Amino acid sequence: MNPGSDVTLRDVARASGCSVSTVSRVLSGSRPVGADAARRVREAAERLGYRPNQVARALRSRSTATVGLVLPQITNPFYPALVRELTHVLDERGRAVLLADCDDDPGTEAARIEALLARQVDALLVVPVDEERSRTAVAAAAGRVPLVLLDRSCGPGIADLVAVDNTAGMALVLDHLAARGRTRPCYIGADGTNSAAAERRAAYEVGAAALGAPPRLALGDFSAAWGRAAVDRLWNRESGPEPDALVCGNDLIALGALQRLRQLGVDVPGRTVVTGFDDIPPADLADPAVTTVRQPVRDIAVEAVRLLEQRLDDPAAFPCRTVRLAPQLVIRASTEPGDHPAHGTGDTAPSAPGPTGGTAPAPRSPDSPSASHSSKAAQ
Amino acid sequence: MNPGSDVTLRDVARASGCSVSTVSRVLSGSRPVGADAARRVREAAERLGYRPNQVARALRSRSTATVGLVLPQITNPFYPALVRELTHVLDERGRAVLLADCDDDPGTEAARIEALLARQVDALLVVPVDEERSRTAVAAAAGRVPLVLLDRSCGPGIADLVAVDNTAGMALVLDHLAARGRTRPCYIGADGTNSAAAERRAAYEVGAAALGAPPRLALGDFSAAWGRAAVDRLWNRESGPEPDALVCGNDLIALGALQRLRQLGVDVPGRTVVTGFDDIPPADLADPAVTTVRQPVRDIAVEAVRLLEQRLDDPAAFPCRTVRLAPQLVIRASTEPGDHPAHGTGDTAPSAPGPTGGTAPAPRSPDSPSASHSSKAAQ
DNA sequence: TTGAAAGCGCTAACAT
DNA sequence: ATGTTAGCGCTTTCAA
Repeated sequence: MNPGSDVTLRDVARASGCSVSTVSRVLSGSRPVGADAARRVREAAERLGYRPNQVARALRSRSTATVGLVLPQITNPFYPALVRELTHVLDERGRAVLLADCDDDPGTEAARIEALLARQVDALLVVPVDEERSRTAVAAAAGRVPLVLLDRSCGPGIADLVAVDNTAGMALVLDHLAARGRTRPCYIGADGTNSAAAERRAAYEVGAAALGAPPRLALGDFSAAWGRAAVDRLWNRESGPEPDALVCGNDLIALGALQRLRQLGVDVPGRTVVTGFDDIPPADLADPAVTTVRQPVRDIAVEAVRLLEQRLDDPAAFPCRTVRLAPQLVIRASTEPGDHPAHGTGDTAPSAPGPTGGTAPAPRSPDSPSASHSSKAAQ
Repeated sequence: MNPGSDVTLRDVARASGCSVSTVSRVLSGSRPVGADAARRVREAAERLGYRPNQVARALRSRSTATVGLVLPQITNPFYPALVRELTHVLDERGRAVLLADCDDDPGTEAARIEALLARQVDALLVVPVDEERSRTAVAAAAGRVPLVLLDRSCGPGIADLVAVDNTAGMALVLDHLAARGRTRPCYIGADGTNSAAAERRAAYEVGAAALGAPPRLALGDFSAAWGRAAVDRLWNRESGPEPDALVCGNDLIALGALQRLRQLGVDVPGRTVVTGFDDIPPADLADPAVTTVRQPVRDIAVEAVRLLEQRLDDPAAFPCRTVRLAPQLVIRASTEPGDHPAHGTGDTAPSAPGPTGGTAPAPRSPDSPSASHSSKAAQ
């Protein structure tokens, strides 16, 4: 009924008249093997429906070909695309992914990391919950296996990091607004304690100041609910002049803000424009569709795996590296009237073609001794 | 620097003055052990920072405490919530999750399943890509390990299945429309070859007929793009009378349809109402927010894991079982004018309180010898 | 209750 | 180029 269920190397060896080592060598290609022996082995393996037991292989070779992927909250709509790319890239290299969700809790995160290490993952990919409160667990884990941080940092010198260049992304947004003559922007973001929140907020402050805009921030969390609440606050109270641009820290906030603005009857993009960050799937389903900063998700995945495998080859070869990838501004109807007439998917202007770097001298911490690469793939 | 990296059972044995077997028994609790020996062992283990090597354990005990989760496309916004619940439920029981994404391709799916089996997963959770083209691989896998299908079937008698009761869900929608006096509904769905698509479509047909509505279907795929296209087709051509209700096969379609209706200036819910299915996160970010059928995601996860563990305990105990969980209608502004005034998250009416079963005698195939349970958790 | 010993299925030395 | 032999770290007989 199910051939191959418990066929072992020894069975193949017997059936092919070779020794187990020869069979092992043929099947794992670790050493040169005689042509006809190889053929006989392959035949026998095929015939018996042999499939190597990866657990046994792992125990002996001290490598599970498995990496742990630790996410703060998989329900954050930015992560599914990242997971997709990572699993594909890793799968191509024969590696499997053990997934862990942390419910946005550093304690849970520490526990999950522990569990993954006990399962002997070869390496870890971590999007840390919090810049500070994740540090201990992440640092400890990084001492045991190669570990690459994704999307968010965890303090300098802890581990390799691959993330979008938040500073450059914010600069793209501000340039876009400036070109459209917006002079009273307000930032709706998160005061969250993860690094992406901090970077975007800081980049906005610096960039807006450079443009001569009044420094105005509304800080809550990265949710649509906060987007709605922030609009209520900005429009219903005596909180200064009405903004003519809402620069949102991520797309969820932008979506929530847009929803409330429409309910209040505020014309977008006429009276105020709205921008997001990340380019999550629903961003172009809103009405108007949201102008946003697209993260180079595929590149992030490729880059992260590259760093990981370098560490696997030689764990001590480099000091901690930070790779910043250039984002792309996706202009949609929330900042550009009349545009994007029908086929809602319409992204308009690709931008930021070249290396990143941004307009503003933003807070890129002196993360590591090594360079802070940029541009599409930092080779 | 990193205690516990290579502390083994033998080290603990030496340090505690016991034999490895005693240590093993203490730590895995497999057999009664003397009180003070136990204490000494625990102390030593603690002190050395010992953590059991799960790979070695797995090799010996023939159980990896790992399940494979195979998804058609993790970027489908319905799955992240499911993944979240599953990982949490499994984690509570000490099991880890190996995740695989199939890119909606049955060939890839077969390969991923093979890879997971080679890694000796104890069991598989699969959302099959296609009702027919996934069958061979799924059936083969089900012959090797316990396998539970989620969300979509794969033909009768192949494996256990846990899914929402699509028929009941569609009945909730149709009742809701009928109560609002809508008489010219149109179904915008998918002619896709997965079972959820087929069930929803069939349930609509049967239910709409029962209400005396003209049978009208527009079939494409489960995407927002198709929602837009379908609306174009229904409004721009001479394709019969203008519908006063769009019953969409999932939320993405509904979101796309809504977007286009707004662009065409069609008032929702005044001139036509729109409903979705699944209740994915962006459904309540649209404007108007989408009335939809919420899947009991948590229950699906709990139920699936329950079935899995039963099979693990005794693989041949039962024939294939199908568990159908009752959905809930979430009424929002796309069918209910004036409602849901400000705080967009506002879900309105919980419904479908009791057992499921629906209005229409829909195509619930004679799946298995065993019963087709229903209601919230089929105990 | 505890210990000694035999493997789980494979790979990696070490021989030849 | 191939075979023989030890284990990887753990659980589990089997004795005591």
